[in-house]
Amino acid sequence: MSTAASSPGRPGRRPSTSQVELEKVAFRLFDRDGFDATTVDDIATAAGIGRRTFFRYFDSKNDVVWGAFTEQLDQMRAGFCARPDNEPLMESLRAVVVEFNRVAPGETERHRRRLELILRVPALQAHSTLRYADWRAVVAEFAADRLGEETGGLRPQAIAHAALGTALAAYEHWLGRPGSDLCAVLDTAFTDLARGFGGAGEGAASGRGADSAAGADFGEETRGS
Amino acid sequence: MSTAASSPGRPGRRPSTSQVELEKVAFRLFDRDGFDATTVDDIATAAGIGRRTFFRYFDSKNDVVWGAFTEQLDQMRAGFCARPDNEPLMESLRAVVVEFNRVAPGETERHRRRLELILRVPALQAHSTLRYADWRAVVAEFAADRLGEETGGLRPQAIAHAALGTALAAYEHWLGRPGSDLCAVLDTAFTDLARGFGGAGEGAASGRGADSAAGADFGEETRGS
DNA sequence: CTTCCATTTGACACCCGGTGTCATTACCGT
DNA sequence: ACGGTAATGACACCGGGTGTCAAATGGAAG
Repeated sequence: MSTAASSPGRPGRRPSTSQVELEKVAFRLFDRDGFDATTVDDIATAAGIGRRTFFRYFDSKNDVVWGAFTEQLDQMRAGFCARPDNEPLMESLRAVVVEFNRVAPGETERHRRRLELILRVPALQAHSTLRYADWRAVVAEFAADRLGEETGGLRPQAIAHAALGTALAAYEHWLGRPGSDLCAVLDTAFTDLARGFGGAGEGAASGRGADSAAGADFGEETRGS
Repeated sequence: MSTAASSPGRPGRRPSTSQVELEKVAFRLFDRDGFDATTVDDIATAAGIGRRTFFRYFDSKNDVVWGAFTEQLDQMRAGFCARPDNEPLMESLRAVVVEFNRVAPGETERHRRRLELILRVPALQAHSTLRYADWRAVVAEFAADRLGEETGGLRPQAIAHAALGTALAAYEHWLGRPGSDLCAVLDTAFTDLARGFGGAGEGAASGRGADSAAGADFGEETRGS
């Protein structure tokens, strides 16, 4: 996995392209024709490579969308390690997930289109589950460590699953509201999660960052259905 | 959708089989050869119908596994309606989800095999996301109603996503422990969720049904990885 | 019984994603 | 120039899914 650029002094023919290059080509086509209408042949042809070669750069057409996801997970793992041990679990979780999703200002449009594909194209929605498993594993590992339980135990796994769900809801919310701040939405959602969604103490404002974050973009729904 | 058995006095040729019959045939093959190794042709042949006809009974090979899921969702919706209005949201949620998963004693093995397929076969894991969306919609609708917010709002959606995640974690936990009680596991997990996973008041036992439920099957992990 | 209509069926042809195989091509160091 | 190494792409194949259309089936009307 992961093609080293081209170590100097490496024997053999050099790759005729790269994952990133291929990704660019593909995204251009996805933008133009949509994900489903773009065939692997289209991408390969546009990139000037053979169909078979495409599948040496990506395991599947779906995987094109995910870019350097695996590497980013390492970052997230590192983020967890960096949190102080005495910080409440759910607060560390919130902080890391929010930070994990902070992208450079110029990159947010790119991030948006990526998320849009993943969350809106059924084929990618489905496939994403497989990728999310890795994300969850990172969270579960952290939670298990903090709780002193097994990674595979119910609580760590439930936390990981619930965290993922919460993040997905935030993503969707953000996508539906151009101009909104993803980090703020995530912060709100994870604060809610840590509170059990009002389960214990619905009341007014015992909130910490939640209120300010909420203020950032809590307009009413614009959609129907 | 949903083939009426055979309304008396309905013109036209009668179906040569039914979804349930097809499902039985398919499950037998899945058990014997595994999901991936079983082709649609295999199922069709075993059922004595044409390949094309199979796809008139199911939208996809994946859908075979889901049985009467849509109908069950109606039950769940009804379950939500039956809860008293003054009950805390997350408590209603827990109660309904637990009840939703209570199956007749004789059916639990069948339920188990179904869940095993959905949660363990990658192709089905992926596909399941699409089905879960309906489940989430039911939960979100209920949550929105209780909160007086839009169904598409962040909180209802986050709750729905988190609830789904929690349920999945419970399913997996249950699957990994033959003999354990699914409802008890679900109860525990949802109680935890409503508490924000210890986010507010980690302490000992402020729990209600949680402790008894937990006692039912909280052995330590047996798996590695 | 025949005719008409509604409906299901299945054969056939396609498309597309994904994989195994293998000769070919390109590049390295010698 | 040579040999090893790695990427490439043509080819064939599998399997899921779809559009099309003629044929089969059965109820109801004549």
